Amino acid sequence: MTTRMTRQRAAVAEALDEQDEFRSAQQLHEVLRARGDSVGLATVYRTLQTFADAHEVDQLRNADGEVLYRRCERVEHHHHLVCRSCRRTIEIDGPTVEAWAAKVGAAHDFTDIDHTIELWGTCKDCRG
Amino acid sequence: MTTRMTRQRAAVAEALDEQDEFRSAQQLHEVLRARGDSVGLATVYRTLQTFADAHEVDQLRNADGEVLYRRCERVEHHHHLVCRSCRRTIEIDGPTVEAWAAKVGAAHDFTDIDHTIELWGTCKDCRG
DNA sequence: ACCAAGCGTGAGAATCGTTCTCATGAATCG
DNA sequence: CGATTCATGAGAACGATTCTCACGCTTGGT
Ligand SMILES: [Mn+2]
Ligand SMILES: [Mn+2]
Ligand SMILES: [Zn+2]
Ligand SMILES: [Zn+2]
Repeated sequence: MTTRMTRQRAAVAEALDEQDEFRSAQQLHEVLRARGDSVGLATVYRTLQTFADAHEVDQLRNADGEVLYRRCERVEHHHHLVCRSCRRTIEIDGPTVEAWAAKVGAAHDFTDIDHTIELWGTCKDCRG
Repeated sequence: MTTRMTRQRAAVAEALDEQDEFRSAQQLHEVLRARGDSVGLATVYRTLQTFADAHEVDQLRNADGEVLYRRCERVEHHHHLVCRSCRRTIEIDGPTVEAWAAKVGAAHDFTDIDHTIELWGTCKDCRG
């Protein structure tokens, strides 16, 4: 029920804050190892999941199905435009698609509508 | 280079046509086994991937990360509204979001924009 | 119809991201 | 300062998907 503050959770949160791009659990585990914070891989997975459940980090899947995490600037609901190669991320505010998604769901008598909306592309720097 | 017609591919295509909902490779493998068509699991995976590459079937991931396949009515690009519990699927035509996705990508100088847009909900029949 | 060439198949091994197990460690609270 | 109980971590287990490779079948030409 209660969430305890541990060295490990603080370390994961801090490593996460240093990242600009979406990162996988394994990548973050490596970041932690490199900076000297010893945190078990299982703990990294658990902690990220906990953060995600608390909406403290955003979560998405890349084309390979790997789960990526990122602490975003804005707390409110939003979407992402992510560079396929460097994962540079732009936070997108999409009132247009929000309305569209809700309307479509209602029109077909579906409830508890949830939407997965992510944009992938190649950023300027990653273009030859 | 050339694609050969085999008993297995015909069987997978046929099983796929009988389905109304999105199905995983393993589910389709089971469907094939049940109807007496013996097709190896690896072949089912390969065949579905081949069909997807040829845009003959649509492909998406559920919340657990499993890949689901479905032969849709419309051949043109579209999206889906899928029931989380029974996977009943509605094909969605989204000119609104198409334009939105393209505009957002261009605005941030990203190219080769690709979008993942799927809606999940609970259909009427699956509501208590 | 016959044959050679090479793509397709399948059983099982291998991958790999993620989760589980469970004994041990550490936050929390009175 | 305990007692309680959640958190941790090393390694095992899982599960979806892919890979391996010997053998079979489709195909295109003769
Ligand atoms: Mn949204
Ligand atoms: Mn679209
Ligand atoms: Zn980039
Ligand atoms: Zn349903």
